[in-house]
Amino acid sequence: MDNREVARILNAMADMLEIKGDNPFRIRAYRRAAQNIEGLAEDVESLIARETLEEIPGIGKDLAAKIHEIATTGTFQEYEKLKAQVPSGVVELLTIPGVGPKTAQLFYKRKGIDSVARLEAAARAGELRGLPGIKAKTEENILRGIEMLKRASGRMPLGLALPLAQEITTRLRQVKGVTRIECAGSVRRMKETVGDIDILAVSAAPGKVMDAFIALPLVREVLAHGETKSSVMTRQGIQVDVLVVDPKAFGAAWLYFTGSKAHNIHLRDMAKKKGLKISEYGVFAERTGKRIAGKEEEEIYGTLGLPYIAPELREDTGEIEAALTGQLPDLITADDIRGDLHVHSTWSDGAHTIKEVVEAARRRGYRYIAITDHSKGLGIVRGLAAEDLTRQREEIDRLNQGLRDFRILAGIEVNIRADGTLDLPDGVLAKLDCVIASVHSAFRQDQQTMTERIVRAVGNPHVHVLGHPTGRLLGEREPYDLDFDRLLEAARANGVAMEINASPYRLDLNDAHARLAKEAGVPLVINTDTHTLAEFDHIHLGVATARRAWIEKKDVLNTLPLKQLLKRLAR
DNA sequence: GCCGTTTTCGGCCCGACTGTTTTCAGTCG
Repeated sequence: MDNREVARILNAMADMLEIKGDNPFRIRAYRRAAQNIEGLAEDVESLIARETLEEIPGIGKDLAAKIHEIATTGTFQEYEKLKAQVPSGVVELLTIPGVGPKTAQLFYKRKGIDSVARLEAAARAGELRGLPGIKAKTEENILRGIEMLKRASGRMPLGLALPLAQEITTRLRQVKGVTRIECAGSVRRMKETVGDIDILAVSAAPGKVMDAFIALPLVREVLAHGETKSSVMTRQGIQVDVLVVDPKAFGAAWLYFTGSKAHNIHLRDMAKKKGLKISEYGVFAERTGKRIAGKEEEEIYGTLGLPYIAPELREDTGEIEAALTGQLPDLITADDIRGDLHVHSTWSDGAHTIKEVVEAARRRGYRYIAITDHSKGLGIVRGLAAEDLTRQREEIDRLNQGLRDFRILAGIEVNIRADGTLDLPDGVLAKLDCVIASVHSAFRQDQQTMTERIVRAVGNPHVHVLGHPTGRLLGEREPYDLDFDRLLEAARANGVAMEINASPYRLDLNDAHARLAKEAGVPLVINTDTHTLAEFDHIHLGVATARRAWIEKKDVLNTLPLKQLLKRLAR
């Protein structure tokens, strides 16, 4: 059973409990459990096998039993019982922005509305007004919410949201009176997908910022327009909130709007136990109401006896505990990257010559790159055969002779065939500086076949790196069905590194898998898989993923100086 | 339903915005 399916059922349970008006803390417990299960890199099945479910924060005896039941039967009794009472269409009403459990329950109880379609019809016909608290305006809002729902495209990949957020901050920074503007939310935490964009500003004239914001050309619809807080829907289909805050409280607001929610709740809980209260306005002494901190995030962590915690870590997955004991990782930064080990050129499907990509890499301050074009077996691109590699090697040698303080490594991205053998003979691979092995075909093999296939490839003595190890494409293709633990074991045993592929459509390994790889002692490389020069910039997305995985400079091979890297690759 | 260097029972984060109110409930983040 897929972790996401377990999480879906727990969330659905929470939805139904909400509609029924059940204990809010019980509902929160289900949601927290769902979230933590979803963020797990490991399958719940294996946790059940090891009887370690209850080690997940927020999962106690009861929930562990229910999760066990879900994993074995696909559902659990209490959930089925509740499903008979609350029609799924009523639960679906909750997906409409502005419609919560109370409203959904009201419509169902009083009007028998049990689907979005029926609600839409009722709102159009003006049949909702007259219900307690409902008038024409609410009907309008419901219709608007349904429209938004129809257009909603779900979460946006970070690679798209980040430039959008940067564009908005850049434009608002020019508004008169703005002295500071920063991105918050999951964009700042560099989560791989983003539900909305949160931006925080300091300004002497908040009204001007609000007006400028809602007038931006990328705004499709204004959802809220207050004195200091406004929300819009953009043409790209993502919601953006902008907030103007008091400079004295900027740190508190930034912390609050950066989240994650779970991180904030944990901090507030800690504060409460110290007789403090944290809100987006600062840290206050509970008894006197006096403000103790608020200007900078560091101060706020300080009041709790904590060092600063990087946004990428703020998921309540152990970072607060680590901070308390001085065990926070010294996270890798983009400046630590000395070269890119996964680069395509015109020799296969890249858009630029080796000379051109080398120049671009040097402009970035890199000291080396590996040219890793595709091997020939890959039907969809012009892959290289052994004799092509010989000629390519000659070109690389020639270019290297003219370079100082920079080295082009001769490499290949060799296909892992369906049976786990590689596309090129060992004798050819042996001559190369950097061999990346990747799966590009037969994605749907069953778990055992796929695992054995990749383990076999990793066992080839000439392979240095496993490229985009799980094969997922964000929002497009599921990861391969893979026993990741076994793969990590094989990688460690053979000294093969795992790639964090920084392509915005891949981010593979993802944060959770990369963290497991680190914990298993498997080295990592962060590569862009560049096909066009602009893609070199994606390295920051890969570094962000690594940071979310608690990865340090020493965990990543392409932070090494050239000599040490070559030594490491030569093994 | 979880959880415990203030508790194994009684707590559980905090505030803005909206639309409906005439003091507030619901929703959202």
